[in-house]
Amino acid sequence: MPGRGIALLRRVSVVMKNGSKLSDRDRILATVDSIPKGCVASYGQVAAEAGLPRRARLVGTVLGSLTGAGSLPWHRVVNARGELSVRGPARAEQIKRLKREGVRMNARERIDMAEFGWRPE
DNA sequence: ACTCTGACCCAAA
DNA sequence: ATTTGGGCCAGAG
Repeated sequence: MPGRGIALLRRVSVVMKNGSKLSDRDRILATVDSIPKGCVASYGQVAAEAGLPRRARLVGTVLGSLTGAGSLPWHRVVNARGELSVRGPARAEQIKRLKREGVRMNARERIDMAEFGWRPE
């Protein structure tokens, strides 16, 4: 989990106090944690930013296995076409959170990536 | 060890 | 707009 002694850093190799590398999972969580409010990023983009190109599926696997959800902004991750991949009750929660922070969606619950897509420095 | 299933993605057709 | 095929691969059974 990001936020317990590990300074967040994207792209390059992040390291822990002990010297061991951060797990792929933690790099993904740290990256999701860095998506700004009001923006959304695709699974593939998160993977790439975490230094794991072509591993979009892993991002889905990791987010899908989240339990408590904590303070992680998981709702800011959508598919590359701007659609919500989350099914079930969590979907409504995602929509609520996105609306609350100003991310608008069309009638088909689709987000304009050109407008709300995260563009990291 | 092996098969199946995904909160995925992209280029082609 | 949809479909197809390939890439990717951690979990669950």
